[in-house]
Amino acid sequence: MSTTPGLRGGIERRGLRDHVYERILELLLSGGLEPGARLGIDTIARDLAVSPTPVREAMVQLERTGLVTREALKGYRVAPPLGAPQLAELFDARLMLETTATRMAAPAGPELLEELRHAQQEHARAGERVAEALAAGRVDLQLTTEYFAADTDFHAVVLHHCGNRYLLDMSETLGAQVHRMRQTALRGVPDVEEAVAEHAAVVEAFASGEVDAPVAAMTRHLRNVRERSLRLEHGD
Amino acid sequence: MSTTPGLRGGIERRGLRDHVYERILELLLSGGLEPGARLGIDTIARDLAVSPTPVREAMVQLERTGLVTREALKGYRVAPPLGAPQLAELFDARLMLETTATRMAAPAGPELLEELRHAQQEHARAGERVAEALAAGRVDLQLTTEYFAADTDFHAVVLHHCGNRYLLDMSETLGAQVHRMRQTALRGVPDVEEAVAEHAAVVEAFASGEVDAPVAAMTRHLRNVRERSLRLEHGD
DNA sequence: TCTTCCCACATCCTATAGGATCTCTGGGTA
DNA sequence: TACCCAGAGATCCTATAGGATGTGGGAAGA
Repeated sequence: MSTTPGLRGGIERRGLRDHVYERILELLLSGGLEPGARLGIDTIARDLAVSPTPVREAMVQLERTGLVTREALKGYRVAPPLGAPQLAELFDARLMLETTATRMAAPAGPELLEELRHAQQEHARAGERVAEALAAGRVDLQLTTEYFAADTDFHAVVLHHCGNRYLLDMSETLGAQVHRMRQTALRGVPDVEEAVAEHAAVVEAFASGEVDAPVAAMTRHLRNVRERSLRLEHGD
Repeated sequence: MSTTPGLRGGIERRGLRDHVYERILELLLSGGLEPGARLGIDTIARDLAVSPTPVREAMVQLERTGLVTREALKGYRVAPPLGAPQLAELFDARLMLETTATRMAAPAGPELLEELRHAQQEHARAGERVAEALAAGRVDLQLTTEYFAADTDFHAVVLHHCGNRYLLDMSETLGAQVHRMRQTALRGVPDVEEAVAEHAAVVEAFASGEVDAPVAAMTRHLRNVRERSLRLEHGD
């Protein structure tokens, strides 16, 4: 059996547990389950038409992300919602990670600028759609989800260009928590206009070629996000 | 039918998954295995006298720490040694984490000061023992391991008092990599005197009650560690 | 009426078996 | 000599079964 040139590699072989992991992760991030709900091994295995073994492996993996909790001999449960102190700590951790990554990524090369502008445009477009729906009196869950995804992508661009894999790993680990925060703390639609404007400021700062400007812009943005979130948290 | 060295003998039948995880982690951190060595599920299960299922779960957990790598349908292997770029990135990540934690922990309360002084004494004592052995011409692996543990404990004290669980988690995740670095990059005995002196400076800075002084001392210490490590890395 | 005990059910945890895949060795051919 | 191929052995992956543990309801006693 000879190998055809051009077809070698490229196909990532994945075990069954990876598919199971993605399915459960998807289910958790969709927010369809209440915190504290039981996640029975056998039940999930039946629903997915697989054996308990790959489900068990996926649950171990999920446990490391903080999305599920495990109690020995009692099974897995959806993790409880984030409390106020955890929320504050999460913001601090993000601030540290992203400002450091910004400092490392500056001054920006043409590739970073290109991706950043693209992500910024996508974010702005998603923001417009949310604003339109909001003006029409609708609160579209689908659009809100896409908006949050665009926001996450924008920040991910910087992390991907900081040149440090450990920072990227940490950011992705925190990502699940951030997502959880948005589900619990921010029930309504966020402050689209401010966020878009601040993202644009970050892009401009990167484009200026300076080193300190992007860090300052990103710091300002994250601090503002924290302020607005906590204000929304306290009361309406 | 080969057996993995260091894994002979059974294990207690209570809390199997966690026990298996600890045993394998211990084995990996002891440095008894070469990077790239195969970690067969069935082999380990036989050596530990358990079934493959808990071993499999432990391996998933270990995969998240970066100590082992997995290839679908091909099994697990001991992670390859850290290259020069990963080493540099690791130092940067540590610098970010620990300086931020120091800033959050300052000014120090009496509890932090107490623990810090205790850890510093332990570190100094371990350093003396290493220096004595070195003067006698011996390079005691046991003493060196204890010295590194004391060093890790010292830094862990600050992380435990920074008041941010996410920073602590990140630090513990990086801990495994740091340990790996010491095994690969620092074959010989480190610079005991400088490290002890710099730790003492950190303690003093915390004791001064100022806010900026501890951050400066910690930054200086970590930068020096990096310098010395890279110098030791380049040539003898 | 409240507390305590006991038993049946559900679930988790572990062990064993079988199918699928990879690796390696040996022989054949250009 | 170098390359290709085939088959056996070992290993991984998944499925199924049985033992161990936690949970909830009902009955007996104070």
